[in-house]
Amino acid sequence: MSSENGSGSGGGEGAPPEQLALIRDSVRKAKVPRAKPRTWRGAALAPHLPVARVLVDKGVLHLDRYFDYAVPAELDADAQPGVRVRVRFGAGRHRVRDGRREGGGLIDGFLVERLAESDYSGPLAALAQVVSPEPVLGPELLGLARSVADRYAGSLADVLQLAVPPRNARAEQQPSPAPLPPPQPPAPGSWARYERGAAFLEALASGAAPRAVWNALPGPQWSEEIARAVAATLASGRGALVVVPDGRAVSRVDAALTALLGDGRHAVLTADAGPEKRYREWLAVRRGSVRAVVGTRAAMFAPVRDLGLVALWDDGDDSHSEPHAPQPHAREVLLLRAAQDRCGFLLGGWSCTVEAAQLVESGWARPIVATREEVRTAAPLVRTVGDSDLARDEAARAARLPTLAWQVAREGLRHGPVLVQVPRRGYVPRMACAQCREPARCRHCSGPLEGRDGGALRCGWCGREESAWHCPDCGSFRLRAQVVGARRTAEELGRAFPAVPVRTSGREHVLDTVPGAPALVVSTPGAEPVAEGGYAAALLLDGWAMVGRPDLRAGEDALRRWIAAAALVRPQSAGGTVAVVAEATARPVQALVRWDPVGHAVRELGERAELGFPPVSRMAAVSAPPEALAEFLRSVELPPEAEVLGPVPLPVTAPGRPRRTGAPPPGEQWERALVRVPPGRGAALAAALKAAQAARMARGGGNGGEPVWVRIDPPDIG
DNA sequence: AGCACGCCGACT
DNA sequence: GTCGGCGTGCTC
Repeated sequence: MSSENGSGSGGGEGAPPEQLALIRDSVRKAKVPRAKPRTWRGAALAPHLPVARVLVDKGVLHLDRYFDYAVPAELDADAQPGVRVRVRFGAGRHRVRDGRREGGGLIDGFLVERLAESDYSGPLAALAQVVSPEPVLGPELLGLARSVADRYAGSLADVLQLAVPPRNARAEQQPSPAPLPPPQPPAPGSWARYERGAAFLEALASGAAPRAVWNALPGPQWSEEIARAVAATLASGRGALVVVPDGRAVSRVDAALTALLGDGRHAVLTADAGPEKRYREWLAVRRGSVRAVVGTRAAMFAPVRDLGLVALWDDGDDSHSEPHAPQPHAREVLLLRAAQDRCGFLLGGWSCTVEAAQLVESGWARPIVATREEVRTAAPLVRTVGDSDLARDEAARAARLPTLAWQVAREGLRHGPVLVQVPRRGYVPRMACAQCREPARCRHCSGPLEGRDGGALRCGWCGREESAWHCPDCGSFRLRAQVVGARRTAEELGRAFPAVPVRTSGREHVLDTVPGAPALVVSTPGAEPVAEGGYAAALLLDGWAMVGRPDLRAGEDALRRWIAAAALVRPQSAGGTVAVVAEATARPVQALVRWDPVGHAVRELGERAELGFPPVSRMAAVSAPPEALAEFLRSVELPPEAEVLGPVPLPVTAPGRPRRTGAPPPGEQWERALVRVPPGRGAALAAALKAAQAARMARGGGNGGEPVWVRIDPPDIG
């Protein structure tokens, strides 16, 4: 992987020219290059290492460096590297009152290092306070945060905000329990189903650092398999970290770890535990009393001691992408950790992302796959069905069920629960042309037209009514519901199968498990409950809507969601059947039928390489009002290989809609440019964008000027 | 972001 | 003279 240089304060070598000029200037001004710490009224200093290097906790990019403070004698003992401190920070001449320097406000920071002398020429202000003697920021975590900040053109302080939970005094006062001794290495268990599975566990248990991309067989064993990998790592005397997409997956791995290792050897880090509990668990990890961690994306930074394994489940799930600046992805953070800590790496899922395929292709990781024989034994039978041939049965017709789907459901319901996956939630359907399926758009603002029960068409953005719609593409006058929400699908299916209970699982109401009795379980992707004994069948409806999204990842995403549902169905040998309503010739549909997500990802990867798309090349998105964007692009000193695509106008945010970071404020016309660099130049691209952004902010572009959003690895490239 | 410094015009 | 407009630059 690309190794980024993480030189601590305000980098020297490799800095762009204008930064070097700044550095030269400040050196010229510095008359005393290495000053003994002087404070304003010579308060008593710590006798040894009287200088504290502090990371000031402000996310602003041009402050992304360390500041030196004097350590007063009375704080000497507590002011150790890694502790939280408070310092005065502010511009201008400070007033001196009672022999203490004041001015600026008190702000939080982390003490990074104690030094004998400072390379700052002016007089040092003193540390105002050591918040607590608990060292929370060790050198490994600091190094990781530095790498992540560099990788994502963000500031160290922003990353630390994600990595170190807020302090909680009560949690800090409680001592953490004594660590348990390492367990015995586990038996391979169901890892034996994979060609290199047992060898992977043995390598971990022996203290080695194997790296693998693991295509998991369908079914519920994955959590136990992850637990065994953790146990093997613990047996070697090292720690392990597991990151999964959501709370339900955390509970599964948690249960598997408890079953294998008992209590007390692992911690659970999730966002929905309260702040005190969360900090207590985090501290137990940081203090070394717990050696293994499972959690959701925030756990990717968990300060596990002597890390032997990082594991990530289902990296295609977009909840692995952190929404807060600088929006790092758990997979990339764990890759940086594996490189930095030289630890084992396990990237697993039922499906396979293009990024995972690339790790194998580049030789960085080795594949762990089952034989075709094992796949055939574990996977359900998949049948495709076009949606033109609607069932003759009246009720099934109303529910938009093609004949084959209806038959699969009816047959499945004789043996157990049947899962019905519908692409999107919500009751109000979006409308599309019945003939060519072009989405129906408002002729005034291009917003989506929505149908109300029996009422007129209405624009979802501007609210105007549309009474005489016809398709601008093919001229048809007929509309159909583009996607029907889970609730309405449930109602329609309830009428089609009157004797069968219907349950729904979606965003607001996620079911964890359902019993093995016959029932229809309607679910949106990602919310599928696990059925006891597996589903007898699954229907994957409205497949065309999943495949047809105008997104680079549409195919991969559709396949991942279908496989996630189909993996909960009984194997073919036990009668498990999946009917997918989609064009049978589409590539992801064929990959589902053959149950070959890895082959699909490899082919996608080849295409991305040809087209120069990520992850083969690296991209960044810059979005801003047109003039600000043009100005930014003029000022940024991109690496010579960089290629700027666009700018193109961004869709206007609809009034009253939630605005995502980097999206224009409602009603404003912004533009977006994509910047692309070839493999290996990602670090240079990030550094250039960061420098330009920092220069902008220092010039006051932050307050008076227009905002400019920079995002590395933008998730939504048309 | 704040906040102080300083350079320049207007006013008691 | 000196008050205060805001443009500019720095924060250990």
